[in-house]
Amino acid sequence: MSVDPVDPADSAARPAAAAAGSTSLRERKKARTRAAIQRHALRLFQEQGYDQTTVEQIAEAAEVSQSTLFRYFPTKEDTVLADEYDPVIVAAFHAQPAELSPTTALRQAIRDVFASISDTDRELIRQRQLLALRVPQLRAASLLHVEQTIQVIAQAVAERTGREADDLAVRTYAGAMMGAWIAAMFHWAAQPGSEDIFRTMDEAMAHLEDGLPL
Amino acid sequence: MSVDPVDPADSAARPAAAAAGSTSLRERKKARTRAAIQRHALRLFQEQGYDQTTVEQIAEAAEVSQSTLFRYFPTKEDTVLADEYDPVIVAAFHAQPAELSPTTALRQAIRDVFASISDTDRELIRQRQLLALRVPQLRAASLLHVEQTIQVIAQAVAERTGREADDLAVRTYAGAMMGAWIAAMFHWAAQPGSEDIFRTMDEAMAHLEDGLPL
DNA sequence: CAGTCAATTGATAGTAACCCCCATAATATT
DNA sequence: AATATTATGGGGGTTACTATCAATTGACTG
Repeated sequence: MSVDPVDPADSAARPAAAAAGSTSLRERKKARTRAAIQRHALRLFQEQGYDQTTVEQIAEAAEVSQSTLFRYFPTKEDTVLADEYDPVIVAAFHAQPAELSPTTALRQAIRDVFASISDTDRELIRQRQLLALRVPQLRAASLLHVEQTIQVIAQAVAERTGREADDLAVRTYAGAMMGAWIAAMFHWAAQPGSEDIFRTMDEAMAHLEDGLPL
Repeated sequence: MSVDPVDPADSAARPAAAAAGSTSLRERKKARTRAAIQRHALRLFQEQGYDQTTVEQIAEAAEVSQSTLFRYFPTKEDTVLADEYDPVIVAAFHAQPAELSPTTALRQAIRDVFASISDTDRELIRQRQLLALRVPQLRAASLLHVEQTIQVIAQAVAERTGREADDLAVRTYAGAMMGAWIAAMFHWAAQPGSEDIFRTMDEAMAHLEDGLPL
Protein backbone atom coordinates (compact mmCIF):
# COMPACT_ATOMS: atom_id res chain seq x y z
CA MET A 1 0.00 0.00 0.00
CA SER A 2 1.17 3.50 -0.82
CA VAL A 3 4.22 2.07 -2.43
CA ASP A 4 7.26 4.19 -1.90
CA PRO A 5 10.48 3.39 -3.63
CA VAL A 6 12.24 3.39 -0.30
CA ASP A 7 13.96 1.06 2.09
CA PRO A 8 12.66 -2.48 2.28
CA ALA A 9 15.20 -3.01 5.02
CA ASP A 10 13.22 -1.26 7.60
CA SER A 11 13.68 -2.56 11.12
CA ALA A 12 15.21 0.33 13.00
CA ALA A 13 17.37 0.70 16.06
CA ARG A 14 20.80 -0.10 14.76
CA PRO A 15 22.49 3.22 14.61
CA ALA A 16 26.01 1.89 14.53
CA ALA A 17 25.49 -1.10 12.30
CA ALA A 18 26.31 0.94 9.17
CA ALA A 19 23.59 0.16 6.66
CA ALA A 20 24.26 -2.25 3.87
CA GLY A 21 26.54 -1.22 1.06
CA SER A 22 25.57 0.78 -1.93
CA THR A 23 23.34 3.55 -0.59
CA SER A 24 24.54 7.10 -0.34
CA LEU A 25 24.73 9.03 2.87
CA ARG A 26 21.59 10.87 1.93
CA GLU A 27 19.69 7.68 1.35
CA ARG A 28 20.84 6.24 4.62
CA LYS A 29 19.79 9.34 6.52
CA LYS A 30 16.39 9.32 4.91
CA ALA A 31 15.91 5.69 5.74
CA ARG A 32 16.86 6.36 9.32
CA THR A 33 14.53 9.34 9.61
CA ARG A 34 11.73 7.37 8.09
CA ALA A 35 12.24 4.47 10.42
CA ALA A 36 12.49 6.77 13.43
CA ILE A 37 9.16 8.37 12.60
CA GLN A 38 7.49 5.02 12.18
CA ARG A 39 8.98 3.64 15.33
CA HIS A 40 8.01 6.57 17.52
CA ALA A 41 4.57 6.79 15.97
CA LEU A 42 3.89 3.14 16.70
CA ARG A 43 5.21 3.48 20.20
CA LEU A 44 3.22 6.59 21.01
CA PHE A 45 0.04 5.14 19.55
CA GLN A 46 0.46 2.07 21.69
CA GLU A 47 1.27 4.05 24.78
CA GLN A 48 -1.34 6.79 24.63
CA GLY A 49 -3.75 5.80 21.91
CA TYR A 50 -4.01 6.99 18.35
CA ASP A 51 -6.33 9.94 18.83
CA GLN A 52 -4.51 11.10 21.92
CA THR A 53 -1.26 11.32 20.00
CA THR A 54 -0.65 14.41 17.89
CA VAL A 55 1.64 14.52 14.93
CA GLU A 56 3.47 17.25 16.77
CA GLN A 57 4.39 14.73 19.45
CA ILE A 58 5.52 12.23 16.88
CA ALA A 59 7.62 14.82 15.11
CA GLU A 60 9.16 15.90 18.37
CA ALA A 61 9.96 12.36 19.42
CA ALA A 62 11.53 11.62 16.04
CA GLU A 63 13.38 14.95 16.17
CA VAL A 64 12.05 16.36 12.93
CA SER A 65 9.74 19.22 12.11
CA GLN A 66 6.14 18.64 11.19
CA SER A 67 6.92 19.74 7.66
CA THR A 68 9.45 16.99 7.34
CA LEU A 69 7.18 14.42 8.86
CA PHE A 70 4.52 15.20 6.30
CA ARG A 71 7.08 14.95 3.54
CA TYR A 72 7.81 11.39 4.58
CA PHE A 73 4.22 10.38 5.23
CA PRO A 74 1.27 12.02 3.52
CA THR A 75 -1.02 11.48 6.49
CA LYS A 76 -0.85 10.64 10.15
CA GLU A 77 -2.32 7.25 9.37
CA ASP A 78 0.47 6.39 6.99
CA THR A 79 3.08 6.67 9.70
CA VAL A 80 1.98 3.23 10.89
CA LEU A 81 0.26 1.91 7.82
CA ALA A 82 3.01 2.33 5.26
CA ASP A 83 3.88 -1.20 4.38
CA GLU A 84 6.11 -2.67 1.76
CA TYR A 85 4.73 -6.16 1.69
CA ASP A 86 1.66 -5.77 -0.47
CA PRO A 87 3.51 -5.62 -3.78
CA VAL A 88 5.71 -8.45 -2.57
CA ILE A 89 2.72 -10.69 -2.05
CA VAL A 90 1.38 -9.74 -5.44
CA ALA A 91 4.69 -10.67 -7.02
CA ALA A 92 4.74 -13.98 -5.16
CA PHE A 93 1.19 -14.61 -6.30
CA HIS A 94 2.16 -14.10 -9.91
CA ALA A 95 5.19 -16.32 -9.44
CA GLN A 96 3.17 -19.37 -8.45
CA PRO A 97 3.03 -22.23 -10.98
CA ALA A 98 0.21 -21.77 -13.46
CA GLU A 99 -1.42 -25.10 -12.75
CA LEU A 100 -2.41 -24.11 -9.22
CA SER A 101 -5.92 -22.90 -8.63
CA PRO A 102 -6.08 -19.18 -7.83
CA THR A 103 -6.97 -19.91 -4.24
CA THR A 104 -4.11 -22.34 -3.79
CA ALA A 105 -1.77 -19.89 -5.47
CA LEU A 106 -2.77 -17.14 -3.08
CA ARG A 107 -2.34 -19.40 -0.10
CA GLN A 108 1.09 -20.42 -1.29
CA ALA A 109 2.09 -16.84 -2.05
CA ILE A 110 1.23 -15.77 1.46
CA ARG A 111 3.18 -18.70 2.88
CA ASP A 112 6.19 -17.90 0.76
CA VAL A 113 6.28 -14.26 1.70
CA PHE A 114 5.76 -14.84 5.38
CA ALA A 115 8.45 -17.46 5.40
CA SER A 116 10.91 -14.94 4.01
CA ILE A 117 10.34 -12.36 6.74
CA SER A 118 12.61 -12.15 9.74
CA ASP A 119 11.24 -12.64 13.22
CA THR A 120 11.71 -9.04 14.25
CA ASP A 121 9.98 -7.76 11.14
CA ARG A 122 7.24 -10.26 11.73
CA GLU A 123 6.69 -8.90 15.21
CA LEU A 124 6.57 -5.39 13.79
CA ILE A 125 3.94 -6.42 11.28
CA ARG A 126 1.94 -8.05 14.03
CA GLN A 127 1.90 -4.88 16.10
CA ARG A 128 1.02 -2.70 13.14
CA GLN A 129 -1.79 -4.96 12.06
CA LEU A 130 -3.21 -4.99 15.52
CA LEU A 131 -3.32 -1.22 15.55
CA ALA A 132 -4.61 -1.07 12.01
CA LEU A 133 -7.50 -3.33 12.83
CA ARG A 134 -8.38 -1.88 16.19
CA VAL A 135 -8.28 1.87 15.60
CA PRO A 136 -11.28 2.84 13.48
CA GLN A 137 -9.49 5.53 11.54
CA LEU A 138 -6.63 3.21 10.70
CA ARG A 139 -9.05 0.45 9.83
CA ALA A 140 -10.75 2.76 7.39
CA ALA A 141 -7.49 3.75 5.80
CA SER A 142 -6.38 0.15 5.48
CA LEU A 143 -9.64 -0.96 3.99
CA LEU A 144 -9.29 1.78 1.43
CA HIS A 145 -7.10 -0.52 -0.56
CA VAL A 146 -9.53 -3.38 -0.88
CA GLU A 147 -10.66 -2.19 -4.26
CA GLN A 148 -7.11 -2.27 -5.51
CA THR A 149 -6.59 -5.65 -3.91
CA ILE A 150 -9.68 -7.06 -5.58
CA GLN A 151 -8.44 -5.67 -8.85
CA VAL A 152 -5.05 -7.31 -8.43
CA ILE A 153 -6.53 -10.66 -7.49
CA ALA A 154 -9.03 -10.45 -10.31
CA GLN A 155 -6.22 -9.75 -12.73
CA ALA A 156 -4.26 -12.76 -11.57
CA VAL A 157 -7.34 -14.97 -11.58
CA ALA A 158 -8.13 -13.80 -15.08
CA GLU A 159 -4.67 -14.73 -16.28
CA ARG A 160 -4.95 -18.17 -14.75
CA THR A 161 -8.38 -18.93 -16.11
CA GLY A 162 -8.34 -17.19 -19.46
CA ARG A 163 -11.25 -14.94 -18.59
CA GLU A 164 -11.50 -11.18 -18.50
CA ALA A 165 -10.46 -9.32 -15.36
CA ASP A 166 -13.58 -7.16 -15.45
CA ASP A 167 -15.89 -10.14 -15.73
CA LEU A 168 -18.38 -10.00 -12.88
CA ALA A 169 -17.83 -13.66 -12.03
CA VAL A 170 -14.09 -13.12 -11.78
CA ARG A 171 -14.52 -10.05 -9.65
CA THR A 172 -17.00 -11.71 -7.38
CA TYR A 173 -14.60 -14.56 -6.93
CA ALA A 174 -11.76 -12.17 -6.19
CA GLY A 175 -13.94 -10.26 -3.77
CA ALA A 176 -14.79 -13.44 -1.92
CA MET A 177 -11.12 -14.30 -1.59
CA MET A 178 -10.33 -10.91 -0.24
CA GLY A 179 -13.32 -10.97 2.07
CA ALA A 180 -12.20 -14.27 3.52
CA TRP A 181 -8.78 -12.79 4.07
CA ILE A 182 -10.14 -9.75 5.84
CA ALA A 183 -12.44 -11.81 7.98
CA ALA A 184 -9.51 -13.94 9.06
CA MET A 185 -7.57 -10.83 9.99
CA PHE A 186 -10.41 -9.49 12.07
CA HIS A 187 -10.81 -12.86 13.68
CA TRP A 188 -7.19 -12.85 14.60
CA ALA A 189 -7.23 -9.28 15.91
CA ALA A 190 -10.25 -10.00 18.04
CA GLN A 191 -8.51 -12.75 19.94
CA PRO A 192 -7.08 -11.71 23.29
CA GLY A 193 -3.65 -13.20 22.72
CA SER A 194 -3.52 -12.54 19.00
CA GLU A 195 -0.39 -14.58 18.64
CA ASP A 196 -0.34 -16.53 15.49
CA ILE A 197 -1.48 -14.38 12.63
CA PHE A 198 0.13 -16.63 10.06
CA ARG A 199 -1.54 -19.76 11.25
CA THR A 200 -4.91 -18.02 11.28
CA MET A 201 -4.39 -16.71 7.78
CA ASP A 202 -3.33 -20.07 6.49
CA GLU A 203 -6.22 -21.84 8.11
CA ALA A 204 -8.66 -19.41 6.54
CA MET A 205 -7.02 -19.88 3.16
CA ALA A 206 -7.36 -23.61 3.62
CA HIS A 207 -11.08 -23.18 4.18
CA LEU A 208 -11.26 -21.15 1.04
CA GLU A 209 -9.41 -23.83 -0.89
CA ASP A 210 -11.88 -26.41 0.31
CA GLY A 211 -14.78 -24.37 -0.98
CA LEU A 212 -15.84 -22.83 2.31
CA PRO A 213 -17.53 -25.82 3.88
CA LEU A 214 -19.67 -25.26 6.92
CA MET B 1 -25.09 2.37 9.27
CA SER B 2 -24.95 4.95 12.04
CA VAL B 3 -28.52 4.14 12.85
CA ASP B 4 -30.47 7.16 13.91
CA PRO B 5 -33.97 6.81 15.16
CA VAL B 6 -35.13 9.31 12.59
CA ASP B 7 -37.27 9.58 9.49
CA PRO B 8 -37.30 6.61 7.17
CA ALA B 9 -39.50 8.75 4.93
CA ASP B 10 -36.69 10.76 3.61
CA SER B 11 -37.17 12.07 0.10
CA ALA B 12 -37.37 15.79 0.51
CA ALA B 13 -38.80 18.70 -1.46
CA ARG B 14 -42.42 18.64 -0.41
CA PRO B 15 -42.76 21.64 1.83
CA ALA B 16 -46.50 21.98 1.51
CA ALA B 17 -47.43 18.33 1.49
CA ALA B 18 -47.80 18.28 5.28
CA ALA B 19 -45.91 15.24 6.44
CA ALA B 20 -47.71 12.09 7.43
CA GLY B 21 -49.78 12.08 10.58
CA SER B 22 -48.51 11.43 14.01
CA THR B 23 -45.29 13.42 14.26
CA SER B 24 -45.04 16.63 16.17
CA LEU B 25 -44.07 19.92 14.64
CA ARG B 26 -40.66 19.58 16.17
CA GLU B 27 -40.12 16.16 14.66
CA ARG B 28 -41.26 17.33 11.27
CA LYS B 29 -38.91 20.27 11.31
CA LYS B 30 -36.01 18.09 12.29
CA ALA B 31 -36.78 15.65 9.52
CA ARG B 32 -36.95 18.49 7.03
CA THR B 33 -33.66 19.99 8.21
CA ARG B 34 -32.00 16.63 8.06
CA ALA B 35 -33.27 15.96 4.57
CA ALA B 36 -32.27 19.43 3.42
CA ILE B 37 -28.71 18.94 4.60
CA GLN B 38 -28.46 15.58 2.89
CA ARG B 39 -29.97 16.88 -0.31
CA HIS B 40 -27.72 19.91 -0.59
CA ALA B 41 -24.66 17.94 0.41
CA LEU B 42 -25.30 15.37 -2.29
CA ARG B 43 -25.97 18.08 -4.84
CA LEU B 44 -22.88 20.10 -4.01
CA PHE B 45 -20.67 17.03 -3.97
CA GLN B 46 -21.94 16.08 -7.39
CA GLU B 47 -21.57 19.59 -8.75
CA GLN B 48 -18.17 20.56 -7.38
CA GLY B 49 -16.66 17.42 -6.00
CA TYR B 50 -16.39 16.23 -2.44
CA ASP B 51 -13.10 17.85 -1.48
CA GLN B 52 -14.00 21.11 -3.14
CA THR B 53 -17.14 21.40 -1.07
CA THR B 54 -16.80 22.76 2.46
CA VAL B 55 -19.22 22.03 5.24
CA GLU B 56 -19.71 25.76 5.44
CA GLN B 57 -21.16 25.70 1.95
CA ILE B 58 -23.44 22.84 2.81
CA ALA B 59 -24.63 24.57 5.95
CA GLU B 60 -25.24 27.75 4.04
CA ALA B 61 -27.16 25.97 1.29
CA ALA B 62 -29.29 24.14 3.85
CA GLU B 63 -29.75 27.38 5.79
CA VAL B 64 -28.43 26.14 9.10
CA SER B 65 -25.36 26.96 11.12
CA GLN B 66 -22.34 24.68 11.12
CA SER B 67 -23.09 23.82 14.72
CA THR B 68 -26.47 22.51 13.73
CA LEU B 69 -25.11 20.59 10.80
CA PHE B 70 -22.66 18.79 13.03
CA ARG B 71 -25.46 18.03 15.46
CA TYR B 72 -27.31 16.19 12.72
CA PHE B 73 -24.28 14.48 11.22
CA PRO B 74 -21.16 13.68 13.16
CA THR B 75 -18.90 14.06 10.15
CA LYS B 76 -18.96 15.53 6.69
CA GLU B 77 -18.94 12.04 5.28
CA ASP B 78 -22.10 11.10 7.07
CA THR B 79 -24.09 13.79 5.31
CA VAL B 80 -24.18 11.49 2.30
CA LEU B 81 -23.45 8.16 3.89
CA ALA B 82 -26.14 8.07 6.55
CA ASP B 83 -28.31 5.26 5.40
CA GLU B 84 -31.24 3.53 7.01
CA TYR B 85 -31.27 0.38 4.96
CA ASP B 86 -28.56 -1.68 6.57
CA PRO B 87 -30.58 -2.76 9.57
CA VAL B 88 -33.52 -3.34 7.28
CA ILE B 89 -31.54 -5.83 5.23
CA VAL B 90 -30.34 -7.52 8.39
CA ALA B 91 -33.93 -7.86 9.55
CA ALA B 92 -34.98 -9.25 6.19
CA PHE B 93 -32.07 -11.67 6.35
CA HIS B 94 -33.21 -12.96 9.70
CA ALA B 95 -36.76 -13.23 8.43
CA GLN B 96 -35.91 -15.68 5.66
CA PRO B 97 -37.11 -19.27 6.12
CA ALA B 98 -34.65 -21.37 8.05
CA GLU B 99 -34.30 -24.04 5.41
CA LEU B 100 -32.61 -21.66 2.96
CA SER B 101 -28.84 -21.72 2.76
CA PRO B 102 -27.23 -18.58 4.16
CA THR B 103 -26.25 -17.42 0.72
CA THR B 104 -29.73 -17.92 -0.67
CA ALA B 105 -31.17 -16.20 2.35
CA LEU B 106 -28.96 -13.19 1.83
CA ARG B 107 -29.83 -13.02 -1.83
CA GLN B 108 -33.51 -13.18 -1.04
CA ALA B 109 -33.21 -10.59 1.72
CA ILE B 110 -31.61 -8.14 -0.65
CA ARG B 111 -34.30 -8.80 -3.22
CA ASP B 112 -37.06 -8.29 -0.70
CA VAL B 113 -35.68 -5.04 0.61
CA PHE B 114 -34.97 -3.59 -2.79
CA ALA B 115 -38.41 -4.52 -3.97
CA SER B 116 -39.91 -2.53 -1.13
CA ILE B 117 -38.13 0.70 -1.98
CA SER B 118 -39.78 3.39 -4.07
CA ASP B 119 -38.29 4.46 -7.37
CA THR B 120 -37.29 7.89 -6.14
CA ASP B 121 -35.57 6.46 -3.06
CA ARG B 122 -33.90 3.90 -5.26
CA GLU B 123 -32.48 6.64 -7.43
CA LEU B 124 -31.25 8.42 -4.32
CA ILE B 125 -29.50 5.29 -3.15
CA ARG B 126 -27.94 4.88 -6.54
CA GLN B 127 -26.48 8.36 -6.48
CA ARG B 128 -25.22 8.01 -2.94
CA GLN B 129 -23.58 4.69 -3.64
CA LEU B 130 -21.87 6.08 -6.68
CA LEU B 131 -20.37 8.85 -4.61
CA ALA B 132 -19.55 6.51 -1.76
CA LEU B 133 -17.63 4.23 -4.06
CA ARG B 134 -15.88 6.85 -6.13
CA VAL B 135 -14.67 9.34 -3.53
CA PRO B 136 -11.81 7.78 -1.60
CA GLN B 137 -12.68 9.36 1.69
CA LEU B 138 -16.26 8.22 1.44
CA ARG B 139 -15.16 4.80 0.34
CA ALA B 140 -13.01 4.52 3.44
CA ALA B 141 -15.87 5.57 5.68
CA SER B 142 -18.24 3.08 4.05
CA LEU B 143 -15.80 0.25 4.28
CA LEU B 144 -15.42 0.98 7.96
CA HIS B 145 -18.53 -1.05 8.55
CA VAL B 146 -17.37 -4.24 6.91
CA GLU B 147 -16.30 -5.69 10.21
CA GLN B 148 -19.75 -5.13 11.61
CA THR B 149 -21.28 -6.56 8.47
CA ILE B 150 -19.15 -9.67 8.70
CA GLN B 151 -20.17 -10.03 12.29
CA VAL B 152 -23.86 -9.75 11.44
CA ILE B 153 -23.63 -12.26 8.61
CA ALA B 154 -21.57 -14.61 10.75
CA GLN B 155 -24.19 -14.40 13.46
CA ALA B 156 -26.98 -15.26 11.05
CA VAL B 157 -24.96 -18.03 9.46
CA ALA B 158 -24.22 -19.43 12.89
CA GLU B 159 -27.88 -19.51 13.76
CA ARG B 160 -28.70 -21.31 10.56
CA THR B 161 -26.00 -23.91 10.83
CA GLY B 162 -25.81 -24.48 14.55
CA ARG B 163 -22.20 -23.41 14.79
CA GLU B 164 -20.55 -20.64 16.77
CA ALA B 165 -20.45 -17.13 15.34
CA ASP B 166 -16.79 -16.71 16.25
CA ASP B 167 -15.78 -19.94 14.55
CA LEU B 168 -13.10 -19.16 12.01
CA ALA B 169 -14.85 -21.18 9.32
CA VAL B 170 -18.08 -19.27 9.86
CA ARG B 171 -16.30 -15.95 9.79
CA THR B 172 -14.35 -16.81 6.71
CA TYR B 173 -17.56 -17.80 5.01
CA ALA B 174 -19.22 -14.56 6.08
CA GLY B 175 -16.22 -12.59 4.92
CA ALA B 176 -16.37 -14.22 1.53
CA MET B 177 -20.03 -13.31 1.18
CA MET B 178 -19.34 -9.74 2.08
CA GLY B 179 -16.34 -9.59 -0.21
CA ALA B 180 -18.43 -10.82 -3.09
CA TRP B 181 -20.97 -8.14 -2.33
CA ILE B 182 -18.37 -5.40 -2.21
CA ALA B 183 -16.74 -6.58 -5.40
CA ALA B 184 -20.10 -6.46 -7.13
CA MET B 185 -20.64 -2.92 -5.93
CA PHE B 186 -17.27 -1.82 -7.23
CA HIS B 187 -17.95 -3.55 -10.49
CA TRP B 188 -21.19 -1.69 -10.80
CA ALA B 189 -19.70 1.67 -9.86
CA ALA B 190 -16.92 1.25 -12.38
CA GLN B 191 -19.32 0.90 -15.28
CA PRO B 192 -19.85 4.08 -17.23
CA GLY B 193 -23.63 3.94 -17.20
CA SER B 194 -23.95 2.35 -13.78
CA GLU B 195 -27.64 1.76 -14.28
CA ASP B 196 -28.78 -1.42 -12.76
CA ILE B 197 -27.25 -1.84 -9.34
CA PHE B 198 -29.88 -4.35 -8.30
CA ARG B 199 -29.36 -6.62 -11.23
CA THR B 200 -25.60 -6.54 -10.69
CA MET B 201 -26.02 -7.35 -7.03
CA ASP B 202 -28.39 -10.18 -7.73
CA GLU B 203 -26.17 -11.65 -10.38
CA ALA B 204 -23.22 -11.62 -8.02
CA MET B 205 -25.29 -13.26 -5.33
CA ALA B 206 -26.33 -15.91 -7.83
CA HIS B 207 -22.65 -16.64 -8.51
CA LEU B 208 -22.12 -16.96 -4.79
CA GLU B 209 -25.05 -19.34 -4.52
CA ASP B 210 -23.57 -21.50 -7.22
CA GLY B 211 -20.29 -21.77 -5.35
CA LEU B 212 -18.34 -19.19 -7.34
CA PRO B 213 -17.71 -21.17 -10.52
CA LEU B 214 -15.14 -19.83 -12.89
C1' DC C 1 -53.82 32.15 26.69
C1' DA C 2 -50.02 33.26 29.56
C1' DG C 3 -46.00 31.23 31.50
C1' DT C 4 -42.74 27.81 32.42
C1' DC C 5 -39.88 24.05 30.91
C1' DA C 6 -37.26 21.52 27.64
C1' DA C 7 -35.32 21.08 23.28
C1' DT C 8 -33.06 23.29 19.40
C1' DT C 9 -30.25 26.59 17.52
C1' DG C 10 -26.37 29.92 16.45
C1' DA C 11 -22.27 32.42 17.56
C1' DT C 12 -17.73 32.29 19.20
C1' DA C 13 -13.39 30.48 20.34
C1' DG C 14 -10.31 26.74 20.10
C1' DT C 15 -7.70 22.40 18.43
C1' DA C 16 -5.40 19.50 15.15
C1' DA C 17 -4.41 17.74 10.54
C1' DC C 18 -2.68 19.18 6.65
C1' DC C 19 -0.91 22.61 2.57
C1' DC C 20 2.11 26.27 0.39
C1' DC C 21 6.09 28.91 0.17
C1' DC C 22 10.52 30.53 1.09
C1' DA C 23 14.91 30.89 3.45
C1' DT C 24 18.53 28.09 5.16
C1' DA C 25 21.32 24.10 5.74
C1' DA C 26 23.07 19.75 4.34
C1' DT C 27 24.84 16.75 0.72
C1' DA C 28 26.43 15.96 -4.03
C1' DT C 29 29.06 17.29 -8.20
C1' DT C 30 32.60 19.41 -10.88
C1' DA D 1 36.55 25.15 -3.26
C1' DA D 2 32.72 26.71 -5.77
C1' DT D 3 28.43 25.50 -7.39
C1' DA D 4 24.28 22.87 -8.03
C1' DT D 5 20.84 19.94 -5.84
C1' DT D 6 18.03 18.38 -2.41
C1' DA D 7 16.34 18.19 2.35
C1' DT D 8 14.73 20.77 6.20
C1' DG D 9 12.34 24.11 9.24
C1' DG D 10 9.28 27.87 10.05
C1' DG D 11 5.40 30.74 9.24
C1' DG D 12 0.89 31.49 7.70
C1' DG D 13 -3.39 29.68 6.05
C1' DT D 14 -7.44 26.42 5.38
C1' DT D 15 -10.81 23.15 6.99
C1' DA D 16 -13.05 19.64 9.75
C1' DC D 17 -14.63 19.24 14.13
C1' DT D 18 -15.46 20.30 19.56
C1' DA D 19 -17.02 22.82 23.59
C1' DT D 20 -19.55 26.35 25.67
C1' DC D 21 -23.19 29.51 26.35
C1' DA D 22 -26.84 32.56 25.33
C1' DA D 23 -30.93 33.12 22.61
C1' DT D 24 -34.88 31.14 20.34
C1' DT D 25 -38.59 28.01 19.48
C1' DG D 26 -41.99 24.58 20.27
C1' DA D 27 -44.45 21.71 24.08
C1' DC D 28 -47.22 21.53 27.96
C1' DT D 29 -49.82 23.13 32.24
C1' DG D 30 -53.02 25.55 34.86
